[in-house]
Amino acid sequence: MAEQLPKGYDPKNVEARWRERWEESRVFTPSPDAPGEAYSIVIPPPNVTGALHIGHALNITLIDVLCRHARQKGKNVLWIPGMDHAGIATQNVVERVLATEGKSRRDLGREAFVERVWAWKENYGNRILDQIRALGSSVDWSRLRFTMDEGLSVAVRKVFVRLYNEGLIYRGKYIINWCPRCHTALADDEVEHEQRKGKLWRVRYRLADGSGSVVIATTRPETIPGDTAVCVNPEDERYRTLIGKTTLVPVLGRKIPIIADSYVDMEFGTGALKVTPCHDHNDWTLGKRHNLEFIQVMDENGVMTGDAGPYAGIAGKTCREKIVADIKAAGDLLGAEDMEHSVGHCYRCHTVVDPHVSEQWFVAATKLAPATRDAVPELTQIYPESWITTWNHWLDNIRDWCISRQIWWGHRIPAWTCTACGKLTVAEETPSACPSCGAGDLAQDEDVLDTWFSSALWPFSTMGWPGKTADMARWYPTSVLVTGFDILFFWVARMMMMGLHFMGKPPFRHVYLHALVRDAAGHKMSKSTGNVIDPLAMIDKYGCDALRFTLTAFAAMGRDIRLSEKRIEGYRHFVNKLWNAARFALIHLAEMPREVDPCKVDGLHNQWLLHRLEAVKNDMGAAFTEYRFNDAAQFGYKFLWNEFCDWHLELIKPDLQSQDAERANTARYVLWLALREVLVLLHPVMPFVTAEIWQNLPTETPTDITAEAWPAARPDCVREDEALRMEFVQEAIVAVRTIKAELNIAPSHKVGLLLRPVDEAQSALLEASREMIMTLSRLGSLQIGAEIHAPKASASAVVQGCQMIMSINGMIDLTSEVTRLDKEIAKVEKDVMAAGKKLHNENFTSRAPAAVVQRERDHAAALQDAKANLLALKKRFTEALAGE
RNA sequence: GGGCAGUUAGCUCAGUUGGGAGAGCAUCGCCCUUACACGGCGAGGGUCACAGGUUCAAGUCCUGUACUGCCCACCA
Repeated sequence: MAEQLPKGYDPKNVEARWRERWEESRVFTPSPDAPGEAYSIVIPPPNVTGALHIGHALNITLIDVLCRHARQKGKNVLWIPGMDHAGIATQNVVERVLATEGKSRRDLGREAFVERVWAWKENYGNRILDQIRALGSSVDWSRLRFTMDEGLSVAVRKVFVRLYNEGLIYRGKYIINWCPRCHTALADDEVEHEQRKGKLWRVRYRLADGSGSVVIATTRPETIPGDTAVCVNPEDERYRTLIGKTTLVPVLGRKIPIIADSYVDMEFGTGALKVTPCHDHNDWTLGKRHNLEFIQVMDENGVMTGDAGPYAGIAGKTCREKIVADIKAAGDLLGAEDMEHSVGHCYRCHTVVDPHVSEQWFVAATKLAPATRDAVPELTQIYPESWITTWNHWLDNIRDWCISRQIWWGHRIPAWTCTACGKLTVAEETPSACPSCGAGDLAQDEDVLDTWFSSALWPFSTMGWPGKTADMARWYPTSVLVTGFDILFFWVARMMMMGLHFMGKPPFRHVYLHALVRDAAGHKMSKSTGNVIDPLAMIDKYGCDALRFTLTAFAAMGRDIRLSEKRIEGYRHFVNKLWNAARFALIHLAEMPREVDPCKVDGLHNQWLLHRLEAVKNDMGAAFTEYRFNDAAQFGYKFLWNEFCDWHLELIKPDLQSQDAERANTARYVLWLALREVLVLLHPVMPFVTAEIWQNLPTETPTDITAEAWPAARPDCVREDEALRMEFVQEAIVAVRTIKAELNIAPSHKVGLLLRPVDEAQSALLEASREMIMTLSRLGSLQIGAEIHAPKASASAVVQGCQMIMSINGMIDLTSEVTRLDKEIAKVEKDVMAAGKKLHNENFTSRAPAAVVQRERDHAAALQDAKANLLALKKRFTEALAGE
């Protein structure tokens, strides 16, 4: 039974109620045994440390739209929620808390510290889940996962051991990126390169035999003590004679060779390069290639080591100044120029990273890359497709992935070293004794795994792998991965690698990469800039549906979103519009209308609306399945506001008041049906307001809108002819309104109108639409006929050949109608000219397709007609004026 | 250095196979018409970045240029 809705839509109240109801009734907890095609999505797990930002809101909204729509299409939908333990980020947060207590993690010790992080996670980690809830996400909370859950940890260990046994994980001493602040190794893509101002020093290296010198250029003079060669290009004429000679490291006086390698760019600096294998990635490669000595002169804290001779114990930064001064004193500093060069920074704390040699664990990504690359687009399609180039390029140039981190929060590496025999054991469970020598004393590797290692397993670890679960059988691979392009490599590519390797199938059929949300000026949102838009504040202020609709409407493929609060405010109006349309409907739907066949209804407006509804159903459905979210939102917006509200609701007002019971019932039934269906169409984007209205609509079999199927097509309601006729009537109504507005006649002024139709058909149509025309253009009288005598003082227009003459006697200054008509005539004339020009072009008439030419001819004829009509009207009008 | 986007109304952006330039917001005018002033009705506003080319026809396809943004890269 329908009730009156309150006058204003109150999102807070409504949302809270539905959130609770949906969660309690577990409507989003699917059974693997349920019918329907499988549809699954895993959430990109937010960091436990995180507060939900607008990027999450976009991500979650789009996923929710897809899931709700998939349910409407009868699919068996699973959306798995979860969180990521976010190793470094979370450790940093907790360390910061400790610092306020004047403590460091080392004060607590490993075990106590990890316990402390767990406690922190229990306290604060759930905030992010409430935020996911706030967005109206239809996730299955019964399947909530965390990357450090026991089950997922088992998966991590299993994967590690298998990859190790297959030779795809190995340990070795390599040069890696070291963050001296986080005190850990970083993977290559965890380093952000930024252009920074620096100096390029030119330093003279004297030859050992005193026969001369070579000048090198460097940006990092503090690494000079670690030099083990000077390198030039073998093609370089300037240095050819020096190759093979020995030179001396400045200040230290150590002897090093001069070698040649085509890697050296002759154009840059002096064309001679100092080689410091332990402190530069390229020098490392050179050192390996030329069997150079490896001398580590800086430690993991950025302090000079004992091998740095006189500089031992000094911080790198101080050492730089000191060594430059020393070289200068020795007369070997030949210059220093300013230059911009790119410097690597830690993506978590933004400290400058040091290239550093150490023993680390690696995944042989180079071996896993080819299959991963080739899976796209064969097995997995990426949208937008333009990312495929980037995908291929990255995988073609990939290097092995450093997965060990020198922190405490994360999955500890399942490798043990026997203290007795030194043998390494890699195993899923802690070994009780060394398999080699049987000794019982084994030390586990201190390091933990990169956070992205466990995230890489997410699509199957969340479904219970390595167990053989019903969920996995039903829902793996997932249907689509929806995420931001910023983690295409961190996450998407690695999930692909692991999915292909362990499951034999890629983890998702589609990858939809959505935009980055920026501020109104196009800048990245960040807390420090203070330009963030907090989704929760927006929900609080404008309601969740308004936020969701805004994000959906702006989610055009392959383009960033510039968001401002004003846009959200704007779309709140749309939510309110829907609410009020429903209020209006409910006033007239106190009781269920009697069912009628929608494809056989009377009334041009009813036929038109149902015809349009079919089109929108089609268009929106296609847009959803093709990830054209913005289109889907726009289709819904236009239909609801511009067609349903602006026209249909106004057109049926006379019907609803009518004494003709049949007519009133038809209007009410069409209203009921169209509103119901449009609610379903909009529901994926605006779940709350649609659910609330749905519940209030009268029905014989109450349901929850979340269980409602996407409305079936009604081919018999597609009626192009009726739609065209309705559009003519609309044009006529608009013409009257325009005249009134332009002549400054109050809209409420009930003028008289004469219509002179071009033919019988038009005449009949106008006659049948008499009431619609009179009501919507607010007329006092309406005469239709070819022979009607027009009043002297009148304003006029032409619509599809039909002359419209409006009596304006005594209302306005009559000359203003002449200027108005002149303006109309000028407008038509311009079009006539353009059309004529085209048709007089023989190339056009002979070469363009016949249909196009015909259309142009019809168009030109109509324009000519309109022009002639307007001229006639003007002539009659001016003559009448003159006659007075 | 390589790659990818973008450049359309004052602002934010649509524009799917080339065939009469669109929306929202903002602006201006009229209206509190019994769902909604978070509203209704109407109006103004664009050399589609620039230069060439293909075509009967280009915002749309091709080439180049400029500017903006992003990604990747071992120029010390």
